Amino acid sequence: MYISVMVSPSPIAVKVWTRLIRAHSKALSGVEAQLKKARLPPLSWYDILLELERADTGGLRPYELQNKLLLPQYALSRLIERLASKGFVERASCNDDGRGQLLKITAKGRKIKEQMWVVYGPAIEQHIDQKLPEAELKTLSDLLEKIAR
Amino acid sequence: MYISVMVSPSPIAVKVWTRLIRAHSKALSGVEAQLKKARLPPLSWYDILLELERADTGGLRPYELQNKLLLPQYALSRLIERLASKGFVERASCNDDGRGQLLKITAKGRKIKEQMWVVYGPAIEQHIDQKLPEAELKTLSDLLEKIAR
DNA sequence: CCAATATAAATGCAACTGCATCTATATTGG
DNA sequence: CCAATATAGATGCAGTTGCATTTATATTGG
Repeated sequence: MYISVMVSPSPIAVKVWTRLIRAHSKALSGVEAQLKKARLPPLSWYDILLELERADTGGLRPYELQNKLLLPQYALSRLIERLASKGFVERASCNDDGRGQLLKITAKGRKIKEQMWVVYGPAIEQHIDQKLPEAELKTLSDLLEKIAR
Repeated sequence: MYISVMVSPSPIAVKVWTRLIRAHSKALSGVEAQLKKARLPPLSWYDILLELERADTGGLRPYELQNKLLLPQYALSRLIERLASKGFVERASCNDDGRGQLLKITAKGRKIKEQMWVVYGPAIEQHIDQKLPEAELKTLSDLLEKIAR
């Protein structure tokens, strides 16, 4: 008598795995390259500026940003330092928590974010919109969401 | 009279973009963490060992590997150096091209690759197989392929 | 209230990456 | 055949990342 054996992982899962890596790598490195060519900051800066802009006048604490962006603590600490050194964010000390600080986007930060979008937006269009019709994008979005869950 | 304006990119494309990044980041960093915890080499080593194993006795030239793996030349050069220093690959000088070398996986290389798969395989199962039924994996695989094209 | 513990953020150091360049060998056009 | 150019691969250097630890302030249990 034969017993069915669990193979780990399934061939289709391996295919999804490799294609996820490929798709990500192609799209991401494409966009990063376009930003670099335009002498603009890397994508990670955009993410931070976006969150800070959303937070508006309230600002955000670094650890809040960390949760939103899923970065390691030290990585964010250093990103913020670079952003601050360019004048794109402001660090104010936090009056209800002496350990912390409150981050806010500056006018200069808003401006660079906008300039980045001029490259970033069309790059997404090129790497995503132009590859699939809307219905398939919808499907893909749902499936990726489940993978990331 | 109103003229329809191209928005760049579409909202659904932006969603796919962010979810692609999330899904990749969650799955990848999960697997890398598991490998590290098992004190095994990083994923990039596996890719190289896999290609060299497929090439078997014929071996591969670095530039061939580079094409398969889409790595920058200097990155591969250094990866190979590390792999060689651990005895996982062998570099032989190439007799039909004095500039080049021929890479082969060693017995030790095959062994570490196998040990990595013990962690890697189940990790893929956990991060991919267990998230979606087979039919959806098939769909996802096709869609990702189109994105990467 | 204070000692123990937890949390926010920074940082020293080693490893890794990206860029530009360099060396060595191959190929090609005159 | 040789000078010019192209290709294979390595490497110096500066910038970045990961890890572990440190500093400073908050919180918590006795």
